[in-house]
Order: sequence, then structure tokens, then C-alpha cells
Amino acid sequence: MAAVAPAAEITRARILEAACDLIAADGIDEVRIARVATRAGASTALVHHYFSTREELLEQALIHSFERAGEDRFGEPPDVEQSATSGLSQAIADCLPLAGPQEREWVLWVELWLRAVRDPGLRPVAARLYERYRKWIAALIRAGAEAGEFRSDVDPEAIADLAMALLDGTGIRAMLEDPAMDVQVARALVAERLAVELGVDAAALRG
Amino acid sequence: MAAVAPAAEITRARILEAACDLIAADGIDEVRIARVATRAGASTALVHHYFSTREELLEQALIHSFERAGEDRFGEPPDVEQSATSGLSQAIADCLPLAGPQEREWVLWVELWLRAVRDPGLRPVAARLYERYRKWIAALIRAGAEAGEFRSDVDPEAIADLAMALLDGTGIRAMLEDPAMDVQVARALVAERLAVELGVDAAALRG
DNA sequence: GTGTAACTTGAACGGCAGTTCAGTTTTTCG
DNA sequence: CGAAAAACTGAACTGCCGTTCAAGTTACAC
Repeated sequence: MAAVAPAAEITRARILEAACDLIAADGIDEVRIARVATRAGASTALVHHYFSTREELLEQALIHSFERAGEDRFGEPPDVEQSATSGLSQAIADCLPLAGPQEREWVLWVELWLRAVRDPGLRPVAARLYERYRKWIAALIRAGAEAGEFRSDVDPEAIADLAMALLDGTGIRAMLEDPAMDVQVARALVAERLAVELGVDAAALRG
Repeated sequence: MAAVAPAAEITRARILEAACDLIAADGIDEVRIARVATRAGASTALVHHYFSTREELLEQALIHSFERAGEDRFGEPPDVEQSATSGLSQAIADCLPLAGPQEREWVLWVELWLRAVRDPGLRPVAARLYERYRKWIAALIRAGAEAGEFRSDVDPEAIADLAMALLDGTGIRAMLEDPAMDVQVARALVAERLAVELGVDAAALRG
């Protein structure tokens, strides 16, 4: 009796990846088990072997996706080799292009928002990612403050909350192609506010 | 031949209202035509008489909802009888309680976000509401600046963008019940930043 | 009144897609 | 090697739900 067969985990992960791809591409309510199965190179029955119900599959897919995203992005402390300012500038640029891989992440992010609003079981997933992001940014701010790049009296956690709110708040408008808030304007707005708060030049944050 | 029969418009509106209620309650992908019909006191065939397809019904329902919301909230210029400061304080309080009627509005708002991300035809609906909101807040700021309540060198539109980003950015976290960002914290954060920007006391904005 | 157009309905069709199940292949381990 | 468990499949079942349609009802115009 295999305690946990290795093949099982691989297949399971493949199914989850396929589900994530389809969620990002078509929207969560358009995801069909048959499609997930095909994309994962499996049968629909196999999908049900791992996930008893469609709802469970979708929930697990979102969890899987965001746990991995959190690991990838915030698994290790921010890079302040060069400077905290450039690190922060990079962080803004990583979050607000909305083209390429970021678009997929944003779509999944909004998908999680809506899902979590309805399903309390999903809220901790979102909250955990926010917490990780918050700590990561706070560490960046703290490093910059200690290095003398930023004002020394800043509250790193408060700045992190501000930064996240600005990124989400402007980012969603940019996603909606609001003509008054395209990506450039969004970045400028975020950079401007953070620069004032940190006592650095806004141009250095705009990237 | 009645050019536009009155009964038709009433029925149509009733169906849209019913659809909005169900979207808010269950989520857009859980909305069934039969349920909409029942709630509107109609038959499924009648729903199809007004909306040829389910997709169209849902899209029209969202449009209907947000056109009305925009009219109700921002149809007339902000009330600055008392003071612009109290008007702004009220605006924050109207947006960030997340209990009672506001919860429904927030849910619909997130629902629109996700839908509009996928359906380009819906994006102008969101953009228009943002534009109205923006103008409305800008008018409030401008009034306050002219009355000498706020700093005279403020950029009303920029402040409006900032305010909206902060409200959306903190609001969504509050909706997700992020323990680090409940409604009180969110309000305090928004009030704090705007107060600094406007040169007023934060306590006056927190309500 | 009476005809016409709009409004409304009950009932059935049709198909999609989640789920189940009985059976086959593969893997694991003593 | 051999048996048992896990991994996996094809195919059918089933229920839901969007959609259609032909017929009934109301309201308005002349």
C-alpha cells in the first residue's frame, strides 16, 4: 500500500494547473470539467477521482494558484542590494503593467475577490496573500529607512497598507480601461504618493 | 398601436430589478432565468420576450443597476451646505460601512469589475460611474478649497483619483474580512491621507 | 364593436455538462 | 512474483435550464 503515490501528486497538480489556466482564460463560471481534463491529459472521471465536485476543484485551484504566487513573489525577502528605492520602484513596475503575465495575475486576483466575497472559506487565502505582501513591502520600507534612503520616522506597515490600497485601487481602474486611469497614470499616482510619504523623489519610484 | 406601451417598460424594469437582486444575492453565474421570472412575477417565456438571451439579461441588469446608482448618488452636486469637510466625511462614511445596503452595492461592484474585465462592452459602464464619482468628489474638493476649508493649491481631480483608489483599495480588503484591514482601519487610513493632502484635521474626516 | 398589435403564458424540447460506475491498467510493496 | 491498492478510463445516466412555440389574453385604435 503506497502511503502517497508520487504519480498521484503530479497528476493532481497538473489538473490544478489546467484549471487555473482555464479560469484565467475564460472565467471561473465558464470552466468545464471536460476541458480541464483534456488540457491536463486526463479523463473527466479522473478529475472526479481527485476532486469530488466541481466546486471543490475550482476552490482548490484558486488556493493552489495563490499559495504558489505568494511563494514565488514573497517567499524570500525583498532585494535591496542596489537600493530600497529601486526595489520599491521594481515592485510597482511588477504590479502595474497589466500586460503579459501580469494580466493573468490580475484577472485571477479579481476572480478571487469575487469568489471570496461569497465563499468565506476562501477569504483567508486572500488575507494571507495580503499579509505576505504587506510584510514584504514593510521589510523593504524598513530597510530603506534604516539605510537613510527614506525618512526615518515612517511607519513601514502603514506605508505598506497605503501602497497596496493604491496599487489595487488604481490597478482595477486600469484593468477596466478607464480612459482617465491608464497604467502610466496609475503608476505615476502610486509613485507620487509614496514618494511624498517616504521623502524621496517621485521620478526615482516611477521607474 | 401604442408607440411605447407603459406596461412593457414597467415589466421590463421589474425583471431587471429581480435580476439585480439575485445577482447580488447569489452571484451572477448562479442566476437562473426561472428564478428571475418567479421573483418578477412573470414566466420564463416573458423574460425571453424582453431579453433574447440570458447573457443579454445579465448585462442589461448590471447596466440598469449602475446607471441608477450613478443617478441616485451623483445625479446632483454634493451637498456643501454645512461644510465641504463634513460632506467629504459623509462621502467616506457612505462608501465604507459594508453593512446594510452598502454590502449589496459592494458585491455588485466587484461583480461588475470581474464581468467588465472579460466583456469589453461593459467597461464603459464602469468607467462612466468612475467618471461621475470623480467629478462629484472633485466638485466637493473644489468647493472646500474655494471656501478656505482646504488648502488652496489642491488639484481636485487628483485628490478625487486618490480618494477613489484608497476607497476601492481598502474597501476590497475589508470586504474580504482581512483581519488587518477592517472597516474602521480602512476609514481611518482614507481619512488620514486625505486630511494630510487637504490640510485639515483627520478626525474631522473620520466621522 | 371589432380588428390588430402588444403582452403573456404553459408546456415541451434539446442539449450540455456534472456525476457515477463497472471494469482495466499501472504501481507499489512484502 | 503476486496480490492488493491506487490510478485511470469509456460510456452511460440524469437532471437542470435556456430556449422555443403555438396559443391565449389584454389593451388600444378606428
